[in-house]
Amino acid sequence: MSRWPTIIDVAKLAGVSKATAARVLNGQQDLVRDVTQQRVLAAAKELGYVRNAVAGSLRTDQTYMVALSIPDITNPFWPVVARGVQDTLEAEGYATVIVNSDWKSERETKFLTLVRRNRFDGLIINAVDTSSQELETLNIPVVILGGGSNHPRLDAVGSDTVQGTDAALQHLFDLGHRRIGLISALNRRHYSTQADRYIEFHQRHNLPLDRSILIEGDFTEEAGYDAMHSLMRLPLPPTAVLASNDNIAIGAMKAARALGHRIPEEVSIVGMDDIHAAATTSPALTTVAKPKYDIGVTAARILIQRISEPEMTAVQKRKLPCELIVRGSTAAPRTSS
Amino acid sequence: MSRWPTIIDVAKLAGVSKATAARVLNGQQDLVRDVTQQRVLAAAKELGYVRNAVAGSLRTDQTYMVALSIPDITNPFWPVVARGVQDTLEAEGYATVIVNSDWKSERETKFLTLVRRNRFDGLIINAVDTSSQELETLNIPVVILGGGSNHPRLDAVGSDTVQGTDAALQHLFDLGHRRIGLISALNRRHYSTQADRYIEFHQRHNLPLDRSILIEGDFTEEAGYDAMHSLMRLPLPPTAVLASNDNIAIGAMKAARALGHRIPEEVSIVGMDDIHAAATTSPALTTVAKPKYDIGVTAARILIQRISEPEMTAVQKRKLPCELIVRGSTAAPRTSS
DNA sequence: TCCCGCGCTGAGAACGTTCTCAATTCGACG
DNA sequence: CGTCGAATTGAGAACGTTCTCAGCGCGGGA
Repeated sequence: MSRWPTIIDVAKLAGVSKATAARVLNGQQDLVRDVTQQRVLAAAKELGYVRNAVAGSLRTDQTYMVALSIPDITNPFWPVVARGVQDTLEAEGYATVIVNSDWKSERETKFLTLVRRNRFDGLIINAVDTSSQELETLNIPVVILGGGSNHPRLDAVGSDTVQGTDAALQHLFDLGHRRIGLISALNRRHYSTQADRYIEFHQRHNLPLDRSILIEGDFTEEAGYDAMHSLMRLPLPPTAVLASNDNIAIGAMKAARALGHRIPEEVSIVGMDDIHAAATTSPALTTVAKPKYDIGVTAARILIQRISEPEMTAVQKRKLPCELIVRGSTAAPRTSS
Repeated sequence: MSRWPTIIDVAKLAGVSKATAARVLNGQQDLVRDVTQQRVLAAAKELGYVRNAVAGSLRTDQTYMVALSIPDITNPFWPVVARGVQDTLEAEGYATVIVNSDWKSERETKFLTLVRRNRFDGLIINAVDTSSQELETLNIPVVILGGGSNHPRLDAVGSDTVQGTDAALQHLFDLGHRRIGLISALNRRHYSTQADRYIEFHQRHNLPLDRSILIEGDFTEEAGYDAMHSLMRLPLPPTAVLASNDNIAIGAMKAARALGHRIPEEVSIVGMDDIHAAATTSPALTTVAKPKYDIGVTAARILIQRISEPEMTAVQKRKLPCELIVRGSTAAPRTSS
């Protein structure tokens, strides 16, 4: 358990002061004579010197660590986002600490303490229930994952759910569907974008709005199953259903099948997110793909920019486009009205 | 951007020395008079003092950070393992840094430097191509994820693939299958456990061994698709197929369906891992569930133990039991031979 | 010859914590 | 009222780095 060599050891071996050794081992080589440089480099190599980032951070107040808070890494949506964040940050020399908030604000609060305590350089967060205030008193760059409408003064990166929802509805409309059900989930007690667009879409196309085929649940497969179940047992069931996310859609598919309805012949289903499992159902799920990886990448880029240019002021709100992926779960309705 | 208050500020406000303040703010309260304690606590609260972990780490050489190296967080197997690790470590006050090796040894090596540089307290790693030597020179506790046969002197946590494979084969055998195909993947150029067990199983049950229905690919859905495709076009195709993991199995299901074979009526398929998507296919995939979460938990527990009791010596090799989950992709063969 | 400036190097402070050791206070007891 | 041990507190070093400031040697210009 011999201690790791420090820069002092390197300096000693090279016969220089630690200041000079430090200059060589960091970016200031141009200040050091070439021969000296070689000596230091050789010494460092011989000792197997590795910079102690902890000590460095204490001095520079830069940890090159970034925190990423998401609801749950186990939820198939998030790993891809996380990967985008990690890849981008890693390329710039940052390490990422991921925590799961489980949608619980206590966990989030606890996490913010961790961020402060460990002096992370930045934070990317899908904020469940944290106020802008708390976030801003951290005094480090913060990027919100999602719309970020609750945090007007913070940068935010999300997907364009308006456009995505419209694309899905349009797709169903174009196929001939006129009676489209919606299984939406409430995001943090707010009325969902899907529902808004759904209503707007019906108005725009002069379609009758039947609120009985507009169901609210949560983001789970079970909720989707239950909702679809009640939907299909209506006297006049919808010919197509749009779900707030793929989990709901998958649950809905199961319910439809359980009730003996064939997909897409008897009922079309569209999901949202394009998680891995969406491609493996049969029929494969038509869905609105969110640019998960790009969301992560973009958030990380903005964060890095904020870290390196603290004077940058204009708040950035980015909504990345969604893409409709037509697979096998949608088709024209059996009897086009 | 006013600086965070330090323990010195707290001490000053409370009218004590920083040593006393430190004693109160850490675990040594019993050394401090009660009134003094209150004063310090009040001062800390008033200033909103948060311990600077970086400075603390420099002094104590403990960072309370642990590194977790996995192939790819995007691969549905790993998030669950990661979650087990994180939950366990977090409960003990450790933060986790996850990196993706992408099965590339350069990335792994680079990562080991990160571990050294940042003085992480421990490492949990699904080692792709790193020698025990490299791992051991880190001089910190290391737990291997997987069999760990390459690292005899390091603790390892994996699943009991022998038992799992046997259970799957036995299940198919019990259903009446006598001609069982195997689509296995090579793990790091080693002969797969599945193949070993497969052969052993056939010997044990006196079944003829036909190597033409024993296919090797890699761990992807595409490989599964291709393998299944060739399997089903054999003059005498197998009545059941065991796949090395769920991705392969899902690919195999698609291939079978594409060729017009119904599952499970005409061919049974068993996967391995029990990833999220396995439950969402139709029919839902029968699979050997690996105790992913528990693997993470166990690895983290062992790591914590090693960190807190460095003198503990006996190497721990844990193989957690798998569980066969029978769903809809297996049934008795059409014509039981 | 002297001085100045430049190129290079070294000494040492600072970051905020922990912890050792010594100093001080306190209470009890003789 | 003095003494002693225990309880409580303070001074200051140490962790390994970065970085400011000053010093040194040397060459060229006055």
